[in-house]
Amino acid sequence: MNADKIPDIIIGRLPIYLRALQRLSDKGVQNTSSQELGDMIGISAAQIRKDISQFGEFGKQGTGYSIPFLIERLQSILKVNRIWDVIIVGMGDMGHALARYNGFANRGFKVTMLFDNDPKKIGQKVNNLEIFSMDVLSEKIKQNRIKVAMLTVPASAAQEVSNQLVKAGVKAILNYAPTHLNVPPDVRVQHIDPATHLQRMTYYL
Amino acid sequence: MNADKIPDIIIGRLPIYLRALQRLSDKGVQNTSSQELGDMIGISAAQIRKDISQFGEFGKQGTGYSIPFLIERLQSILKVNRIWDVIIVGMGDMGHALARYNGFANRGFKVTMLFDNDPKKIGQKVNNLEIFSMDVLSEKIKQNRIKVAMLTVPASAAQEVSNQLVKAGVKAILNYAPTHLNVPPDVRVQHIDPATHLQRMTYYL
DNA sequence: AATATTTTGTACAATCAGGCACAAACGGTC
DNA sequence: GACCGTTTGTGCCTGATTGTACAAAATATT
Repeated sequence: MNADKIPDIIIGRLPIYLRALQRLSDKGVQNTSSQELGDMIGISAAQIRKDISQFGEFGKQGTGYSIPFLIERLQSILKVNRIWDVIIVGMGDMGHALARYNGFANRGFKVTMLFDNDPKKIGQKVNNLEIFSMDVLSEKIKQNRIKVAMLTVPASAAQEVSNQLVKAGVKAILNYAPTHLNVPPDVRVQHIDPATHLQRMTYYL
Repeated sequence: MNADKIPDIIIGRLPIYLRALQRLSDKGVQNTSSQELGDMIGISAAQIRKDISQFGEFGKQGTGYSIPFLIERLQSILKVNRIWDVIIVGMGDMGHALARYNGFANRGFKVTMLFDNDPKKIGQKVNNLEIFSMDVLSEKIKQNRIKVAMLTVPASAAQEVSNQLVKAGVKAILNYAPTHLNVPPDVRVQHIDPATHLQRMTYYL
């Protein structure tokens, strides 16, 4: 085990491995190899072995990896061997879609609260969750010790809302607004911007 | 100019630069420096200068970069100085949200067709666009020479639909299904999976 | 039991990416 | 016109990342 300082680029691949392993597990497969896993997800076998070996010797020569065991290890490393309560701020179309998404369930997350500043939306329910006013955002975050938020407000409001989230104690923000967020170093941000992702591909067309 | 072989990691940053520049431009700013831009988006000034200089000498010592000029150059490099017709396959909540998203307009893309295999959805309109049957997917893609698609079908169907897209001529796929897609080397894929993005952050909590 | 096959974990090598620092160029001021 | 402050583009260096190859370990086969 070499837990001192794992590069972020390796951490970023672990969820990919985990997703593929869960897929294999769902199909009833019990064992796999770095070769098979690599073929599945388009990553070299050596890279997978090296990444995994950063955290311990989880495989066995000759037979590869036990899928249930490796899943358990990766979940534990990524801290998704528990359920994180997640909030959604901004109940436009994207917020709605995420609130109704059922893909979080077995991956360590549960959407527990929704927020918007539109009086017409406040009090309504989406997927059995009430939409709260932004006025109670900070209070609710602190009360429920929320650490993870998805931000689906317009770009013009994103930085200000982000500041509120951080001030209330949120440490991980999944940002759907097409703008950069300025946050303190102890807060993590991941950006999802379809136009940016598309532009990254058109270069090659 | 050194166009031989630009690393993908640099291409990936250009849309970020472009987005920030357009934001400045919208505020009426005419000039900027690598320093200012870097502070905005959390990237070192040296990196920005080096990335941009891969494509030519767009700046001027002492004064920095002309924003309209740099925007024009980046759009041209990324081939978004035109409008790409984009289709959405899979009209669940995410497909709906993307169909109604108005953030593509000035960034080089326009959603022009929607597809689903649910007879109840076929023929309905979303954002003034009719939902077509999957039966006509290939035909419509070829007819309209579609190169870019957003894939918002369930994971279980993603690979098969992806095959259809590729066979019909699509070269860039924005994949919202939580699964890896196997495509030929001349097809680009970008993955958007909220659970994966979240798991990448929980490690640090 | 001996041999062949598979597969891991890692040492080493090679490549890639990012930061530093500075000459050169530009605009403004005196 | 000389000087000053600013900012680019780039050469060099360092550190990070990936690929190669192989010993060791496990299983399968004869």
